[in-house]
This record gives sequence, C-alpha cells and structure tokens, in this order.
Amino acid sequence: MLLSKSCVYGLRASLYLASKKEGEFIPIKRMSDKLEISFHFLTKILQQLTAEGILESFKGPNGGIRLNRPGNTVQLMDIVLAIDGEQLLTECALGLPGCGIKNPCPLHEKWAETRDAIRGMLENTTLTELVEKGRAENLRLTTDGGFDILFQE
Amino acid sequence: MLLSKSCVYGLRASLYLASKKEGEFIPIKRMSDKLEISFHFLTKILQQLTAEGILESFKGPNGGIRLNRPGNTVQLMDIVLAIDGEQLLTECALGLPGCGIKNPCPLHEKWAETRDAIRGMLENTTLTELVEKGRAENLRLTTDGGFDILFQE
DNA sequence: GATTATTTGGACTCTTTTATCTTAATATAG
DNA sequence: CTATATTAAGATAAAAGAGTCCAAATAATC
Repeated sequence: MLLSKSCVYGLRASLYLASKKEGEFIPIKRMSDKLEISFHFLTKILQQLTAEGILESFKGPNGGIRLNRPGNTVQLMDIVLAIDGEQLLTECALGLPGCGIKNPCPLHEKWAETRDAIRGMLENTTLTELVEKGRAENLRLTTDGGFDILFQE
Repeated sequence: MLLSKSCVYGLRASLYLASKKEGEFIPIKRMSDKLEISFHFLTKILQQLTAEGILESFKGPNGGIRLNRPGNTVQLMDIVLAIDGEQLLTECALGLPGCGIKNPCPLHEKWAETRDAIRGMLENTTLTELVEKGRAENLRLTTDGGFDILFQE
C-alpha cells in the first residue's frame, strides 16, 4: 500500500473540508458520517493534521474543524508528510539503510526516478484543484455517492 | 511503504540468486547470513516464490534454492506480484472500492499516471539487469558490504 | 451556573505484519 | 540403514497498524 489508511482518510477528510464554505467549522461527527469513516479514528487523524497546522479546530457547540489556510495552498504532499512522514520519499526500495547517491543499491537510480514521479504528483496537486474537478465532474469521495452529496446540508 | 518488508526481502534474495552461477542451488541459510535476513522469515518468503514458480527448491544435502528461469526473464514485477499481490497497481489512492474509469475519484487520473510509472519501472527491470549493474559498479545488496561480498565463497 | 455539543487525550482491543521456534519431510552420504 | 543437511509446514510470539471507548477540557446556550 502506497499510503497508510490513516493517510488516505486524512486526504479524504481534507478534501471534504476544502469543499466547504471557507471559514466554516465542520463537526468531525458530520464528516465521519458523510465519509463513512469511524468517528474516533478520524478524530485521531484530524488531531495530527491540526497539530501540523494544516487544519484548525474549535471546541464546543458550533465547533468543528476547518482548513487553516486556503485549499489552493495545501498540497496533497502536506497531508502525506504530516501523517505518513517522509519515509515513502526517502526510503530505499530494497530497504537498505543509508541508500543514496553516495552508497546506492542497484535499484537506486530507477527507484529515485519513480519516486520523483510520486513526489511530483503529490506536490503538484492541491486540495482546491481536486475539489473543483470533483465538483465539475460530480466525482465521488465516498463509497457510493457522487460528489454533490457532500454539499447537501 | 511502497512494498512490504517480505517483498523487499524477496527482491534482495532473488537478486542474490541471480548473481550466482546458473543452476546452482544455494542453501537458504547461506542467503540469510549474507543478506542479514532472519532465516525462518526468509524461508517463508522463498516458499511463496517457489510456489509461484519463480524459484525452485531442492531438499537435502547440496540442496537449496535457485531461479527457475533465466534471470533476464524475471521482472521485478513478477516478485512483487507474487508477494504483495496486485493491490499496489489496482487500488484507489483514496481507498474507494471500485474506483476506476467508470466511477473515479477526483484523484483517479493523476494517480493512474503515477501508478503506471511504478508499473513500468517494475516491469522494465529484470534481475539480470540489476545484477550486471551491481557487479559493474560494485553496488550493495546488504547493509554494509559491496556487491562483491556476494561472490566470495 | 447547569446543560449540551464539541475537541482532546489516554487506555484499550483487534487485526495484520513481521519474526521466531519446533517438528516433519526429503534427499545425500557413509 | 543411519546420520546429516536441507526445505516444508505449523504453532506461537512480538510489533505495528487500525479501530474503539471513556473521561476530561472547552465553549456556547439557556
């Protein structure tokens, strides 16, 4: 698996938030219902993203979670790094510690290229970009429903 | 992590075998010592590759494991598929079941491109290719030693 | 101030992956 | 036939990832 489940959930939740009116706090409960993710588990993940400054939280009635900066400034990479760390982008494909240009394994060069492709994709994609695409083409962010489900209520 | 630890060990072991004289059976114990992988764990992994027909095993004294076909016909992909399955190449980046061209998530297109880059790399790289590269440049397959360590004794 | 809606944080459980240990099966050599 | 070197297979253990639960903190509303 490229990304951990936590990371995937974090991405989905961030996209959901980016699809909302800017500044609005969304309760985690609502998110977990809509996205069909365990409430408690999602809570943990969002805490990480809040701690990293990607999201902002507010307690009490009318509280919830929102993006801490405009969605077009949040790269998928930001979320991946916050949750899964940089392992994916630094680790040797053959698991050798300290594998790098100075002391590479036979697969190093080819893997470095592939890895750059992954990095590029994650860095060049923003939340807003995906939300706009999802909205335009009514794509989905949940098991069943179309994208528009996210906007009802 | 892109590949499971089992898969990474499987790749290292297969490369080791591909670096050996064709037809020679290598005891798992020797492999696990050289590659610094737990003997019993490596045994399990090699069993999978043997079951898939990528490796061949032989019991008893002078027994061991060897490639079941020439190293230039074994793609890295063969080993990845045998151990980790096709999940990496088929799964939705946002974890949505059944995500595909017919019913995609907003990330589907971009991820499909990246995934094809990974697939291409794994399909276009053979064991022999990496062994030759490793031999030519004395690259490493273990934590410390250079590639040549593999050939001693 | 009491009640309610929310996030925070910690403890706990379940599952999967990784790793180890033990016994059985098989082949060789003497 | 016996001893030895090996793989095969199953049982178990340890670690990590995924998921649940509960109590505490905080903010709004009445």
